[in-house]
Formats: sequence, structure tokens, C-alpha cells
Amino acid sequence: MSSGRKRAASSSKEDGSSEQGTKRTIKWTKQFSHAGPRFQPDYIPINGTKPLFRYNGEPLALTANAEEVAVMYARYLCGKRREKNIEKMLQQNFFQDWQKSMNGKEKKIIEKFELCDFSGFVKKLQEDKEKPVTKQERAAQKKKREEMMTQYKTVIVDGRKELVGNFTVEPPGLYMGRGNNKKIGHVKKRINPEDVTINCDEQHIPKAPGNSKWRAIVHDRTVMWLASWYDEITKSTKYIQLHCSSKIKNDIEEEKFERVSELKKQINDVRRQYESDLKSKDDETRQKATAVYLIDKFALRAGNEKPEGATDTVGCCSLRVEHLSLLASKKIQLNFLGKDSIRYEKDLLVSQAVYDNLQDFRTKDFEGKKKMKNDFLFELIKTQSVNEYLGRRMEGLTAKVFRTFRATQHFEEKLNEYSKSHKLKTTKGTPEDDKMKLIVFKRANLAVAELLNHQTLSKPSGKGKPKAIMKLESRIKDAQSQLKSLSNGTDEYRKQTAKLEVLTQDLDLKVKQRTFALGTSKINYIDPNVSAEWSVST
DNA sequence: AACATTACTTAGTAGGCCCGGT
DNA sequence: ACCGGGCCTACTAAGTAATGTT
Repeated sequence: MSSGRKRAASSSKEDGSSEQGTKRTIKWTKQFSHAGPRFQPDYIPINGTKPLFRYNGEPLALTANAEEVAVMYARYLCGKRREKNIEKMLQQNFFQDWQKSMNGKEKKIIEKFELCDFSGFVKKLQEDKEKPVTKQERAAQKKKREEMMTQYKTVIVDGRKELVGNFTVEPPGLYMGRGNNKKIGHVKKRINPEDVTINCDEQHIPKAPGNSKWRAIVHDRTVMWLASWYDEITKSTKYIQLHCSSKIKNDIEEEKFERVSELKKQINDVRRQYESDLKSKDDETRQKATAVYLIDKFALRAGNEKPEGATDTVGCCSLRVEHLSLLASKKIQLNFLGKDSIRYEKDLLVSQAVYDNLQDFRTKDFEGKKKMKNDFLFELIKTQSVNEYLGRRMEGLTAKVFRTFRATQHFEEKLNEYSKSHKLKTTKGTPEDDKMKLIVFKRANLAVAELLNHQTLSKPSGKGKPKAIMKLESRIKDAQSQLKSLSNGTDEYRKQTAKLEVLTQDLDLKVKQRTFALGTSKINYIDPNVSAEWSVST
């Protein structure tokens, strides 16, 4: 659980000029006006005439406060359950917080979680969900909801009308951390205006609902959040942000890909530098170069240090000895839990210099002590120093720029490769050609998702094939037998071959998509310019 | 510097909607 | 009319990196 010894203090400073970080830019000047966040409606008790909750077999009426929190747990029971040991933690945290919402009498009675029976609530929630709703009712509800939201969903930024991203504060509920998160199940409290800080221009201060008051009002032109509140569980600030369609967000996104283009231009120099630093006499430099090699070659995340007690996940700089295996010559394995507790487990080929360095780093630290398996692999560096190292080569270059750079480059390469191998034509072709074009795009997208290790756990790839896959398999068999009855060289034969190829590729895609999710790479990593160019040129 | 906080991006999942096949 | 899959969006957790503080 603890992640080894503290890192050695970073010592040397190659040049004295501590270049000042770029001043925070102005995001808006005159106008930043909006309605503030929409708040969650008050809790409406679901308890009927007979208590839905039972304690030790006996029906027990709960006060509204206690019921609200009990129903949060019931709601968890309605959805996907977590594995046993994690659920145990969830129950403990929930129960501890639940007691805080009970009155004295309830606290006295409800002493043991094991004696609580939430099945009445679960049943009620499920019944409500299954209640048939007519089309008209649904439409009316939707309309009402949308009307209620209109006042919140726009913000005027210096005269431009923009959309707000998440304009509603997060509802009270159980905190659902991922992986082995120790805070799972704690109760997220209701957010009220008194918790919220508003950021707006001086002339347009939104009115807090009812008689309530905002916690604070600021007019910070260097940030683009509209409202914020503090989340006690994660000890972090939550924000109401602009929608990604807004101009500011788009400009920033464009800058991201401009930085990637700049790296593309300078990549040879950057690589030459770290290749030579791989053999540096200075151990710290050697560790930095090795980490950058891994970040560049395998598109790893930087790996910031995490606070004590946080979920044990790592990135490149925070890798520990236990995450690395040296296999055959130049062959290594990395096996660790990354962001969102997604396992990264890959056999990788590295250069001899990197292999030698890794072998060196994993055995002893530079005070000569033998390293333990839970010691840092790169104990002399952290993301900050790596980014500083990178920033000296190219302005604005940080670890995450490599990830975007590699993703976009990989996408481009795979698009070309697959386009060629399927002989995609520029001219408008058969329906099979069109289908193949979409498949080529998706396969390139998938290759990026694999590189970035964007996995879905929600569609377990092991057990039970879904119907769509079985159907494709049988269609492939049909197509194969049909093909046998045709003679080679005929138009019909060519057509059937094309059809079979589409089916085969489609199946391969579908199978892989059970493990890899394409969305994230499409949205965050692939330069839209690359997709646009390709679709025009093929 | 080192550590803490802040502000923003990147991430997987749930749930709604649409659409083609039945 | 219904069903299941694909696709999209909302949601919010969990990263990165810049900024602020000691």
C-alpha cells in the first residue's frame, strides 16, 4: 500500500534562469453573466403508510433525513454491484455517514448494518422505474425539464452567447470511486447556495434562489469557471464549466494540437537529445531520459505523485520496481494499474540502452541500497522535473503532449496503412467500398485506443458472445460457402470477396470493441484536421 | 525547493434515443 | 410493435500541470 521510500531530493540545477511560468491568461474581460447553477430538488420521501425499511426483521419508519440516505444505498443495490471486498468498504463508509443523518432515537436502534433490510426500498425503486409511461407523458416531462433548464444553460462571454457544460450541481448520493478506492460509499452531501462560489462580472451577479446567499462572489477574469464548491470527500473543488462547444474551449483545444504540430517538427531533435541522455553520467538525467523514452514510445501518462491513502494507481514517473519485468534481451513487461484502475499489461520492446538503464534502476538506488519491490523505479525524478527537462527542449512541451502526439501520429499511420491494404478508392464506389471506408476509420481509431489502453470493463470480453457477434459469424460462414460455388475471376466472385472481407473486418472490430472503447481517443486525442483531410481525400 | 491548492483535461459508465431487423 | 445494438450525451471520477504558499 505505501509506495516505498521518499524520493531523494532533486539536487542539480543545470541553468540558473528559473524561467517564469507563463502568466495566467485572461479568459474574459467585460461580460461573464449567467444564472448560477441549478440546484437539486428537495428530497421527497418514498415511504408509504407502511415502513419500507426493516431493522432486525421489524418494520421501522425513518425520518426524512435518514430515509434519504438509506435510499441512496438502495439505489446502489438496484444497479451494478461492486466486488465483495469493495462492497464491504462501501457498506462501512455508508453506514458511518448514514448514522450522522439519523436522529437520536434512530441512532440508538440502528446499530448494526447487518440487521438492516433495504429490500422494501429496492422494490419500490424498481416498481417506480418499471411503471409504464405513455409517449405523451414522457414528452411532457421532457419539455418541462427542458423549460426549467433554459435559464441555466447559457452564459454570455463578452457578448457571445455560449452554452454551459454541467449547469446542475451534483446530486447528493454515494461517492462511487473506481478500483480499490477507500472512500467509496461515503455520502456526498446536498450542495446548497451557501456552499457555492460564483464567478461573474460585476454587473451581472446571479440571484441566489429563495432567501439564500452565495458562499462568495468573485470576478476572476483569469479563469473560465462559472461556479464552484468544495467536495469534502475528495478534498477537491468541483466546478460549473463552459460547454466544450464554447469558443474559449475550442481555442484551447486548437492550441493543444498546435503544440502537437510543433513537437512533430522538433521530434527528431527531442529524440536525439534524450537518446544521448540515456547514457549520461548523471543518474538523474539518465532517469529522466529513460522515462521520456517510455512516455514517447508507449504513450504513457506522466504519473504524478499521489497523496497518501489515495487509490494505488501509477503512471510513468511513479512506476515501482514491482511493475517492471525484464524478459529476454530488450524485451520488458510493464504491468500496473493506471488511471481509473485500468490495468496496463504489455510486453514491450525497448532499445538496448533503455533496457540496460532499467536493469540498473531496478536493482539499487544511488545511495547504493538494494531496492525493494515497492520502491520507485525512477526515484530521482518526478513529473515536474521531467516536464522541466522537456520544456527546455521545446516551449510548452510536457509529458501529456507526447500522448496526444503519438495518438494522432498513430491514427494517421494506421489510416494510411489500412487504406492501402484495402485499396480504398477516391471515387465513389460500391456500397461495400463505403462500408470498408468506415471500417478503416474505426480500425485506425481502435489502434489508437489500444495504444492508449482505453479499456472498457463494462463489456466483459471473456464470457458469453453477444448475438450480434454470433450473427456475424454465421453470415461469414454463408459468404464463404457461397464464394466456393463461384468461379474465380468473375465479377460476382469479386463482389462476394469484397462482401466477405467487410464481414470479416467488421467481426474483428466488434470483438475488439468489447475490450477497447473508441470514444475517448476520438474526442480527446485525434486531431480533427487529420480525420477531415482523410475523408476528403479518399 | 517542497508542498498544497487550483483549474483544467481526460476517463469510463449509465442511460436515452434512434434505427434496422423481425 | 418490439428488441437489441450502436451511438451519443450527461455525469462525475481521476488524471495533469500550472499556480500559490511556506
